[in-house]
Amino acid sequence: MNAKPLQKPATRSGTNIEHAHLLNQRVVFETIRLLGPISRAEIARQTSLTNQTVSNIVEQLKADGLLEAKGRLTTLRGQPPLLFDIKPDAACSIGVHVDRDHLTLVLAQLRGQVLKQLCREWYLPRPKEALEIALDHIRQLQEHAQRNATQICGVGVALPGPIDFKKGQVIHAPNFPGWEAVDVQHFLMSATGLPVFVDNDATAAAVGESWYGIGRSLESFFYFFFGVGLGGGIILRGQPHRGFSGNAGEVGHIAVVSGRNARSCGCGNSGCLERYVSMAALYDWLGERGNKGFDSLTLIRLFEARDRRLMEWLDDSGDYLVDALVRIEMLLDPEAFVFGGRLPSPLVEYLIDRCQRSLPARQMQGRLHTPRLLKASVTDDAAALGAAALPTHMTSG
Amino acid sequence: MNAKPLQKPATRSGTNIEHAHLLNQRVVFETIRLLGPISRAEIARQTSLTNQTVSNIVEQLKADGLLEAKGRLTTLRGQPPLLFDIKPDAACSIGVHVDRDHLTLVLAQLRGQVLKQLCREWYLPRPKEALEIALDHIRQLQEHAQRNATQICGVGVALPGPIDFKKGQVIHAPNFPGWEAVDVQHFLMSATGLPVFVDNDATAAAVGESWYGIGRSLESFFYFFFGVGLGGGIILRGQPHRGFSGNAGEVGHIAVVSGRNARSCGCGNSGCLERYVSMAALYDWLGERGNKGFDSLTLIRLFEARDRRLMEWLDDSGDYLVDALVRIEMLLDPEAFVFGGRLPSPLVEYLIDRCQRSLPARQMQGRLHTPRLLKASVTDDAAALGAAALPTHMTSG
DNA sequence: GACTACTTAATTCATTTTGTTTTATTTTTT
DNA sequence: AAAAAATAAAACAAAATGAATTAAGTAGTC
Repeated sequence: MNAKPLQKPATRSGTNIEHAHLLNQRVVFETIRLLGPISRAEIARQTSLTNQTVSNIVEQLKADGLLEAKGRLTTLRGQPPLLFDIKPDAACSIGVHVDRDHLTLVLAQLRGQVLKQLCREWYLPRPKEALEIALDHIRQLQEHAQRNATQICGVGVALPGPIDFKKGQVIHAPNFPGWEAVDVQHFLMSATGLPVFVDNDATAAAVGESWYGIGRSLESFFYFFFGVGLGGGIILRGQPHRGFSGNAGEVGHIAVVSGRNARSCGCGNSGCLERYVSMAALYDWLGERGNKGFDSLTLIRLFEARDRRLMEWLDDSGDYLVDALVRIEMLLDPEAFVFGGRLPSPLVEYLIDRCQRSLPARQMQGRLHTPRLLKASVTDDAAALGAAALPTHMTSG
Repeated sequence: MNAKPLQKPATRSGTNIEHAHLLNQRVVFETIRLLGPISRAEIARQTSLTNQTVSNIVEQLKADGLLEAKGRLTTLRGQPPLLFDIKPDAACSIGVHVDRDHLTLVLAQLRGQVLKQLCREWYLPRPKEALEIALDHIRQLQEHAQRNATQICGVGVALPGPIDFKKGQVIHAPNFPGWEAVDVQHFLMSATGLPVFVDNDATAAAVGESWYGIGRSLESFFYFFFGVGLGGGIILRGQPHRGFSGNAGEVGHIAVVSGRNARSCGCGNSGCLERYVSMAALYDWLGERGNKGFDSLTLIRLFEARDRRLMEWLDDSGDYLVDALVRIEMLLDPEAFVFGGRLPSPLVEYLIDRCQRSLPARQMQGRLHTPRLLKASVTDDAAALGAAALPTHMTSG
C-alpha cells in the first residue's frame, strides 16, 4: 500500500499489517525510550502486545543496532528478566538553533546527550552568510561523528517563528530582517545530503522537552520559550501542535498593555507581551537603567545581589506572564506550563514561584485544575537540543 | 489483545490485525459518511486501501445494515460503479441540550437528520426536576424510535461548561446554581440503560458541526457558541480537543474590558467577554434600553428594521469578538472560526462580516494565513444535535 | 442500423504474504 | 515444585496481489 499524503478531502488513510508492524516497532521503541532499561515482558505488559511480538521486535531493533542488553534484574522468583535499553550512540542528530543574537549547534545522541556543541555570537546576520556559517559548523559536526563512527540521521533547525510550513520552510520574521522567503530546508538538504527538518524555536524546544525532559511524563503542556523574543510551543497528546499554517503558540504578540504607554512592536501592534517579557526586553530595561554587560553570568550575579532593577523587572514580568498564562489555560487547558529558554535558571525559578503565587487568585472560579508550572529540565540551549530531536521525532515518533 | 486504557505512564498501546481491521472499517465508514454516495473503487483510492479490502468491508457493513446501495453512476466508459451510501435510518441517537433557559432534545439519524424534536423553556431549574423532565422526554423519544423500528445507539448530553470529565461527568457551573457535583451521566445511564456521553455544550456543537456541517471539510476550527453565555469548542485534526481537565475553549471568560467600568462576572473576575457578547448580554443590553420580548423572531425583526440599539450592540460585540479571535488565532492557529448557537442567523452573518472587515488590521504582521470566518451550517439547536453526534462519534469515530 | 472487436473501469476469485497470536517447550531462579 | 521469562514452531486473520470476469461505451465494418 502506498501511503501517499492525501489532499484536501479530510478522509483518513487505511492501515495494513505492515503499517501495524511499523507502529508496533515505534511503540516498543518509545516504551524503551521512556521507561529506560526494561525487560521484554514488561514492555509487553505496557503496550498490551504479546511477549512473542515484543521479542520479535526487540530482536529486530537489536539487529539494527538501536538497542543493547543491560544486564539482568534480580527478581524474587522466576527467570530474571534481561533488560534492554536504547543504545545511545546508535545514532545521533544535529540540532541547529539560529537566532538573532547567536547560533548554536549540537551533536546529540538518541537520549539527548550532547556529544559536541558549537556556539557563535552574532547580531542580525544576513541569511546568506548565516547559512554558510551554519553549514560549515554542520560539516565540523559531521566529521566529528565520522571519527566516532556514529551515523547522523538528520538535521533539525530551529528558527525564530513564524515559519511557513507548507511551501518548503520559508521564514517570515518581523524582527529578523532579510529572512523572509529563505528556503533553509532546501539549502541545507542539498548541501549536506541529510534529511533536514525546520521548526519554530519554541516548538522545537517543546519537542525537546517532551522527549528528553519533564515533558516525558506530561500528556500536554505549553512551553514558554525565553529567547530574544518570547515564543510558545504547544504539545498536545504528546505531539506538537503546530496549527494550520504552522504558527500556533505565538504568545509573544498577545497584547498585555493597552493605551498610550504601550510599547510598539515590530509586528505592527503595540503592548505585545514580548516587548515586556523576553531577553531583549530585559536587556532594554536594564540598559535604560544604566546596566551593561548582558550575559547569563551578569544576570545571575545581579539576581544573587537582589538588584532592585532586575527584581522590579521580574515582578512585573511575572504579572504579565500570569495574564497570558490564565488566558492560555482557559483556551487550551494544558496539564502544565513549562518555562525554558535562555533566561538563567535562578531567574526562571523566581518567575515561576511568583506566577504560582498569583495564579489561583487570577484563575476563574470553578476551574477544576490548576496547571503545574515547571522549569524546563533541558537548560542549556533548549531550542538547539529540541531541533536535534526533530529528525528522530519525525522519522520514528 | 486487551486494549485496556493505560494509566499514567504515557506509553502508547500496540496494534494487531484486528485493531487494524476495526480501524479500516471506521475509515471506510467515515469516507462514505463524508463523501456521500461513493463507489468502492473510489473509497479504495481515497483511503489507499485495496479494492478487495474495501469490497470486503463494505460487504460486512452492508450485512450489518449500515449501508445501502444507491444505484449506478453512468460514467464515460467501463463498468459503471455501484454507489454505496450510509443507510440513514440504520441507527439513531438522542441529543439533549440542557441550558439555563431551555431544554432541547432531538432524535437524530446517522446523517444528522432530525426525526423528532422536543423543546421546553424554563429558568434555572434545579438538577433533580430538570433531570426528571429530561428523562421523561428521552422516554418519549425512545418510544418514537421503537414505533419506527429504529435502534438508538446512545444519548449525548450537552451542558453549559465547565464540566468535570474525569470523575463521572460532574458539572461545575458558576452561572448555573445547584448544578455542582451532579452525576448526569450516571443518572441517565442507569435510568435508560443506554450509553450516555456528557460534554460541554460548545464542544458538542463543534462536534456536531464537524460531523454534519461545514466542519466536514475543515481539519481544525474554533467554534464560538452563542448560548446564554459564550462557549468555545475546539476541533483539531478532526478531533475535539477537550484539554487536560476537559475544559478547553472557555472563551467566555477572557477579559476584554479592564478598569472600573468592566462588568463583573459570576466567575469572580470582571470584564469577561461573555458579559458583553452572549445572548444574556444582548438581552440585558436591550432590556436596559427598554426593549422587551426576547425571542429570535423579535431579534430578527429588530435587525431587519436596523434598530439602533441592536446595531450598536452588534458593532460593539464584533469589536470584542475580534479581540478574542486574534488571540485565539495566535495561540491555536486554526483553519477557521465557526460562529453558531442561538443567535439568529442574520445577526450572525452581520457579526461575521464585521469581524472579517476588521480582522486583517488587527492581525499581527507576517501572519501567513487569515482564518476563514464561517457561519455554522447546523442552525437550529447546534448543541442538541452535536450532543446526538457524541454517541456515534465516541463509538465509531 | 446491426454486428463485432476493442477499450476502460469496476468488481470478484483464488492465492500469497505478512506479522500476530497461540501453544508448547525450555531456561533460570526461589 | 513453582514462577517468571524467553524461545520455537504452527495456526490464524486480514490485507495485498494478480488473473479473470463483468458491464458498459467506442469505433469500425458491413
